[in-house]
Amino acid sequence: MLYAVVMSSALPPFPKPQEPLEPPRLLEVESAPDEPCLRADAARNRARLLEAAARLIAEHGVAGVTMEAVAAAAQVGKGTVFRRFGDRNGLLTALLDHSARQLQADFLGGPPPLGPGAPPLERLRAFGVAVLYRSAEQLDLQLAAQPEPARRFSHPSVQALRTHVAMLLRQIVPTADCELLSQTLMASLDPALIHHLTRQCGMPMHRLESGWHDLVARLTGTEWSG
Amino acid sequence: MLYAVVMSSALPPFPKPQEPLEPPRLLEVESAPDEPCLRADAARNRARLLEAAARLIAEHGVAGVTMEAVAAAAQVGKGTVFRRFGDRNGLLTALLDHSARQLQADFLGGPPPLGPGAPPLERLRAFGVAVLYRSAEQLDLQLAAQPEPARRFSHPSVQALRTHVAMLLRQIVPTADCELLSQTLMASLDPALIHHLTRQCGMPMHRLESGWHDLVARLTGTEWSG
DNA sequence: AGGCTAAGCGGACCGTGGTCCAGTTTCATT
DNA sequence: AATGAAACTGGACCACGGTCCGCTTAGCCT
Repeated sequence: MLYAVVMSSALPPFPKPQEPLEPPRLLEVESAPDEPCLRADAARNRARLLEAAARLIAEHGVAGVTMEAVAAAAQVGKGTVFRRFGDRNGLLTALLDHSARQLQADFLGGPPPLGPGAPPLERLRAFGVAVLYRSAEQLDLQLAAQPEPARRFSHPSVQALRTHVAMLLRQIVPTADCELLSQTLMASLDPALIHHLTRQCGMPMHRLESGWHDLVARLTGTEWSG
Repeated sequence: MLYAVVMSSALPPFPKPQEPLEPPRLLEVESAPDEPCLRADAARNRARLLEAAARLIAEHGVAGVTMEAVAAAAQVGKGTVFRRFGDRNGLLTALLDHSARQLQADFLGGPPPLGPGAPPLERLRAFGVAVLYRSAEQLDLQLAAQPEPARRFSHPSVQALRTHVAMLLRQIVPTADCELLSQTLMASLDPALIHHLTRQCGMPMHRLESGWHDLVARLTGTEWSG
């Protein structure tokens, strides 16, 4: 299996490393047919790079994903990798993009309790569990893809999740500072934290799950006995 | 002003980069007279390095703190910097060490409401505010000193803070999973998050402060009107 | 004082992320 | 089909973090 040829951000020319990267664009999740306008050769190379990266991960773990190694494995110049993905983080993120889109689609338009239709509290609870397990599955990659501190929270995909949480929160506790509260909730689902708790502190996943339910209950002032 | 000549971890020989770094040692905060046994020349160089690093920060910002630059500025070999501080992170952390110890001393043995004497809830509230403002003061350095994701939570100084929070929580909500809850609370004080909220989202500090009080109130099931 | 040894030193060396730009390819236009 | 410009390519190049190892030196022991 190889990672789909989709990505969340098209990189402008090159000269300038462009900061804003692109707005969240919550609404067109499953629509965009890959990179809209990408020259044929560019698209081909992109696919080869992603495939090569995936192969390298499978063989040598995330640490084996060196920009040079990927370029070599895809029989492409190093510059091309950087042009396409911006930096190492961009490449790793692209690898995660498929599942990120999946998750987004699930809670935006999927079946309840994750998707619309269930009461907000239910959705919020389900959301945390979903994120928790998704992260747990791809921990290494998630960890390695973590950008430098300053950008951790501004990444579009992270923003999208947080915005969704804020939206749910507003329906549950309209009087609270939901922006802030949503940040806290998201912070408690940080892959690095999950890694620490499960791998370094030895907590089982079900404890994190209970923790999430408890946390949500406390923050929203609802009841929960677990 | 230059950063005091203290540091939280003595580095073993060199050959092995030693993982465990050192236990939290919560109790001897103000006691240790700097590095206990350090050869005269080593101690001198250490001081010169810290001073040089501080100077570089003042002049060129954190980004200017290159290991080579520091070595050169201190008129010392590059290898010496690494031997003394392990890596760039260690150096940056050493720069922060003074204020970290200060904070620790304050909540372990200082006057209420931070120190013992005040009711736990009071202390917890004060604790968050203290951490908040301390981080805000040294944001750049705190950000730059943030280690790779996997170690973020295992750093002794972070552990110490979290343990303290857990202790307070146990007194306030004995039936809760205080370990987990304390992680959440600490996560909401993450320097990277503070940076994001204040510098990128433009939130004023007082809003974060209110947010903390509100968060504590909700988590502990106590009242608060702000 | 002299000598012994572990601790400390320093700078050459390496790998990796990231940049640059001259040359090449694609493709819309005619 | 020819053409021109925008987009893409590739590999030489750079800076920085980090390692290694032969040499020096502090500080103890006699």
